[in-house]
Amino acid sequence: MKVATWNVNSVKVRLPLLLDWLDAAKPDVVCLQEIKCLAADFPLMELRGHGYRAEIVGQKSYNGVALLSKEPARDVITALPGDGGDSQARYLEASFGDIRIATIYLPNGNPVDSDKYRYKLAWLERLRAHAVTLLHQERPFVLAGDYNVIPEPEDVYDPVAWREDALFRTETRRAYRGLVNLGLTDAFRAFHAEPHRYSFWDYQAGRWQRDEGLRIDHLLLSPQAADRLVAADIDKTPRDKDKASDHTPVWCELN
DNA sequence: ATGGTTGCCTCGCAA
Repeated sequence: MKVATWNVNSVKVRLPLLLDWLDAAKPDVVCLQEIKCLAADFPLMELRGHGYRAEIVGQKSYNGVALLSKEPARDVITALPGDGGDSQARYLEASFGDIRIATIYLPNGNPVDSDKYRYKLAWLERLRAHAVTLLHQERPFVLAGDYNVIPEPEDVYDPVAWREDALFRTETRRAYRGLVNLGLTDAFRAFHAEPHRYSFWDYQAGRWQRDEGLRIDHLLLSPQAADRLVAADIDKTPRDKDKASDHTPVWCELN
């Protein structure tokens, strides 16, 4: 089963690129983030024409996540547990075959002296607590999405410039390690040790042309999923097209 | 070099 994650930065604007990429890459499940629309406005018919169903958690203008799949989703949950008052569309989880898959859009958190940053850290802690619950089930799962976390200095083009940013500062990376160190596997790093491999390049200042990016889109696997991991990579091809998202897909294959 | 870009039912905000 091929599982991918892609922050599309508006599913409406990105639909032609998304359909082209689905036809070429043929993933079984795709975790989308920043669809930036209500569920009612999601392009279901067009995706159906290319063989994909969708589960959607939408929101007007901002955020929004979806799970695209060839086979129907089962046992869908539409929010990250732990805060009933959180109305932002950032989490969706379902089962496909015997694998549990979540699409995650973690808060950006800038600026760091704001409620946005406190919300980011609280969200990371809720995700860690939920991962503990999932791990107790001892089943394969994949938590995939835009984590808005740069795990290590080698995952950013200029670690000094990003030192105090909400995506990289010590407190953020410590919280992220608290999640990974429960026993999860970063699918990309299981196959690629080389530094400076990125999944996001800012639209501004020619970052893509200079290959000055960030690796912030991750697939974190439970031990039972990691045992079945046979391949993973970043697919840079959609980032080079006209009307590209600022993120590019990351994927893994489980046998 | 405090620049620059994209998407949102906008006239600023989020990324």
